[in-house]
Amino acid sequence: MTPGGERARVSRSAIFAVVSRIPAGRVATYGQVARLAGIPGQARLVGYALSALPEGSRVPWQRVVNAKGEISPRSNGLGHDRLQAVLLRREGVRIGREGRISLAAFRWRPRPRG
DNA sequence: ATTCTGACTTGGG
DNA sequence: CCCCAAGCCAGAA
Repeated sequence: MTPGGERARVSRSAIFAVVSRIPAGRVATYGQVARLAGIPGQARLVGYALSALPEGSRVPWQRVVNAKGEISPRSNGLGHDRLQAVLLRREGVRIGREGRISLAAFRWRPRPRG
């Protein structure tokens, strides 16, 4: 009664729920989102889920960056990585010349339990 | 059914 | 800081 397909679907919901809680002007890493979503170690699944988001979704996908504090380059050539930088700057996130974001300064730290 | 690939992370050299 | 290997999961070919 819990085929793999359903587990995957649930994971996506959990991922979107977590990403939706990231406030504007803050960022979280793929690994961090995975942990908060209850699927530690599956950072890759986070990126995979976000890539499946429909156009016009209200999920703030732009607030998720990699462990180096950089915007992960896309391979589909749609320029979503470029758009991500624009959206983040618009929210007040500073992106260094090397394309790096200071996680120490902008990383989202959800309150424990609240 | 098997193989490949992708918006990742971590640990070791 | 860079490069590499392993671990992980889902979907497309």
